[in-house]
Amino acid sequence: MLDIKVIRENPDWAKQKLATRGIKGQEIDELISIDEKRRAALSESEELKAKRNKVSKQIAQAKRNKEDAGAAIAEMRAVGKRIKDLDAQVAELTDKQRYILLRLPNFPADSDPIGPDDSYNEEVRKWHEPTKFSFEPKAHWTLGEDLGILDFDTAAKVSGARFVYYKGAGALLERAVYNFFLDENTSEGYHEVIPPYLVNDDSMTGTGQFPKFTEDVYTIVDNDDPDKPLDLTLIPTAEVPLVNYYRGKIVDGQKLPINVTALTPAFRSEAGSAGRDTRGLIRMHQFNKVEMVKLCKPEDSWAQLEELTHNAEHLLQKLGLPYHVVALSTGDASFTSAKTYDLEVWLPYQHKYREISSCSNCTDFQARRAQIRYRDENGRVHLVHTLNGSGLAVGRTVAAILENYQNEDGSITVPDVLAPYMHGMKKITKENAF
RNA sequence: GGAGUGUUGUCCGAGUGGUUGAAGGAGCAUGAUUGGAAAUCAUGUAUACGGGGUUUUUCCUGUAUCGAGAGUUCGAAUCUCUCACACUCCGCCA
Repeated sequence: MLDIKVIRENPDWAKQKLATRGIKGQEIDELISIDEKRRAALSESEELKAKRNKVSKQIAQAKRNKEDAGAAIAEMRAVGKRIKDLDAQVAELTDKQRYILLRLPNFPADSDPIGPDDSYNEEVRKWHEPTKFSFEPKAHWTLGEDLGILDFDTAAKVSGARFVYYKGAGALLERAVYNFFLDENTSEGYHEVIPPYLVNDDSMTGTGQFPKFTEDVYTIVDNDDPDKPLDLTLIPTAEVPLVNYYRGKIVDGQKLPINVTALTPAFRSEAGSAGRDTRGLIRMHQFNKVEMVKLCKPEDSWAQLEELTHNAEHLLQKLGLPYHVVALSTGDASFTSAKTYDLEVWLPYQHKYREISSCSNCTDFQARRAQIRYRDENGRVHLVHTLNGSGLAVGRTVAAILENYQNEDGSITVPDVLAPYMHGMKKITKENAF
């Protein structure tokens, strides 16, 4: 959520910033007008309340002295009515203001490429050239199915489209990858957490998924009363329970930055994406992801974003997977983000880079919604800045390993760093199938 | 699922309609004392929003907040209703 004070004091700047994210100026004008009306009503109500408090004390005093307070009581009865009236106005205006504020995206950083969509994204750096093959590389789903380590057909029968069974060496590979990620992240100072996979609406609102993006997630309903959703949603990312852990808290400033990491499944309904990436592991309704979250002081967040991005990059480097880093344009970055670097890994069959991690500085946008604050050395309270990044999407990493490490005979060479996690298995072949 | 109890400031804990933003204690901060420390003493110790002053910081003032929301009242932490959560016991269960 944006700070109404910032918008109030710099309306033109706010409009210009949000215009790069597709927000119209009228919306901001409306917001400012509501804010003015709200403060006017609030001021009047508070003045009357001050009067009422004062007179009420006099009434109490009069009663103690056994004096008559009838006139004052009658007067305050009228004042009370007017206060109730004004408070109703304030409440209505506050709701309206909140309605708009909850749906406005974060201000983009000055360094963001400006543009409406991903064609305006800018490559920041590239690591290694795309993998070269002396043969025609196959798609990871072909490799996986031929090796008997991925089974999409049976998953379709059991669950539906966009689900998968990992089997045998495939399951082992998935497990090896996420254990490797968790070990790397914890050695970089991230604290490991296993959070709930179902969260309530307040949490979804706190990290910015709600109220705008209810379409993208799975919410639980009561079978006996299907019209009434329970206040529980399957997490679309571990970011939600990780950040909301701190919702409503004031943390000691000396403990910042706080780094946490978690492996969780992520559940996404992906409405509107029908037809895209219909095959393979790239776009699933359920996928494993290791997430990294940072809470820090505002002045540190830009340095922390670089660190977070490098943490994620090192994972790809150790796996030997070619990738590049892309700065997202103002129109492509996520709702909560001020600046986002996407890590895109090379997928030989598609012959292009595909997102495998998204590292964002959300500045105080989530912290304001979730009321996450810290106390500085002087005892003063401020909002923290929050950052999140995948480290990394596990399924997509497996896809990238299958495609980049494939051999002409369809076997997969296991990346060296994963060997200890694969019980020494050097190669995945058909003999590993069941 | 059934029955009961409870939810007050950083923590513990008092408080059943009127100088209660909230007793008391602990903790913490600053100062005094000390060679230093402990002990002791003194002072201070919430957040949000509005207004004013300053605009680096400090400050003044009003309002609200005692799980959340609504109601009764001139006035509610205190009375009424709804909801959420926690704990205890019983039942069921991986």
